[in-house]
Amino acid sequence: MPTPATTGNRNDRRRAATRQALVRAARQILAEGGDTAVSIQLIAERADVGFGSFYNHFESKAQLFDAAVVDVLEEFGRAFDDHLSGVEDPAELVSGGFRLSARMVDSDPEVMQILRHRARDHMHSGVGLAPRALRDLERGVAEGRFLAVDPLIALTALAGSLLALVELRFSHPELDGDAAATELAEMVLRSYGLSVDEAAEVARRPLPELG
Amino acid sequence: MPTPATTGNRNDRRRAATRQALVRAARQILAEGGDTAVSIQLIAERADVGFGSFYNHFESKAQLFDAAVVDVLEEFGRAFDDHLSGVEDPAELVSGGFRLSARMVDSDPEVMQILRHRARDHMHSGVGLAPRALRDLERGVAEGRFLAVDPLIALTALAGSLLALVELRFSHPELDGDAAATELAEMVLRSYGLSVDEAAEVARRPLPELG
DNA sequence: ATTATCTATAGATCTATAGATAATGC
DNA sequence: ATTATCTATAGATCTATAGATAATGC
Repeated sequence: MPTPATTGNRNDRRRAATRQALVRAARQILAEGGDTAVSIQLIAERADVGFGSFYNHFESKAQLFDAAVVDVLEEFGRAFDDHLSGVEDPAELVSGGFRLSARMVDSDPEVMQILRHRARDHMHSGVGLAPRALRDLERGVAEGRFLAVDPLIALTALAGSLLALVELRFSHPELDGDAAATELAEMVLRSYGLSVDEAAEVARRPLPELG
Repeated sequence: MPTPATTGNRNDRRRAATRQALVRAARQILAEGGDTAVSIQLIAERADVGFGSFYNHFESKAQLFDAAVVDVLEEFGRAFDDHLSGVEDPAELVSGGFRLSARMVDSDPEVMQILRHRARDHMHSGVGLAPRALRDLERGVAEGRFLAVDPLIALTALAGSLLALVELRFSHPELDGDAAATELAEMVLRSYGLSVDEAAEVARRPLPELG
């Protein structure tokens, strides 16, 4: 791949660029408070795209915003892959996920604002991180790293706590985010059966390659 | 109080009834999927109230929906008072809260649907159950029932897990709700420092007076 | 007489489409 | 020639208000 988005012919790329401009505008709007009552005209203006072009790509506002959320979920998942792909210990994956998410509130507020407002819908669905987290939790139980908890209940506690941490970071920006993430990770690991000392140790391991 | 809503003169009561009809319509709409893009005209129709009356009580749709959410939070709080006011043990309060909430998904789906979609905003704010939960968590730490966790972090785990449980109940209605609530409560209690056995015992105590 | 609700409507949106314009493919 | 975008607009909303109607207070 010489330069970004070099697939298909020039028409295909032009089409993709217009679509992406609309999705990017939708992401900005979602991040600025999540009010989707804004008009299609204003969305097109913000994307610097002709009004009618909207209908070349989406049938409704809801469809565009759904696409924007999927776009964000993929980006969030990529961040996990980049920073946590080498981690083997399921317990360390959990604490790494909390700490990475807390940091992304500062480094990528747009993604995390959208997650804050929209991720609930994907908490137990097949898209996003849920299936991977479920797999890691099952592995943790199988390996004896975790108690024999029900993986779906463990996922519920995990996703709920993670989203609540993101909410806390945004509603109380003055708090120490890494400390909060660490302590919350300890709590979740204890809930999975790790001892106080084990949880404290795991949650304080250095995070692998955080640029 | 002879009959409900007997305060002020007849005009005041008429006014209150109109306002309540609007709030009740807003609650229904919120519970049916949370789409607030519905027109004021349709809201007034559903409330069986003249269109112009809306503006006698609210300046905007957002204001009405906010009032509806406050109404729901108060009702949710009342359910806690009714069923858990006699409970002294902070650990038992936690597990009781989970199990009560899971049951309310069946007994009062409107309230819980609205909570599902709107409670995130009130997770760490001064309204709703958050201040009371914070106080109970502080008491649990002070009494040595819980580890010396940061109460705000403990609240984050509690509220996040509770809302995620509600989400799970709605997205997977086939699951055993009481079993899920019990297991999740056990997990949260372990995260607060209770042993596996203690957590299991507390989460299985009979719920006080559940009509 | 006062207060609240209701009906009717003006003006301001907003959506969806049709037709014109511009870019690309071959 | 084909494909995509852009401009202009018709028709359908939707909001907010003004004035009429109904209910209550005293």
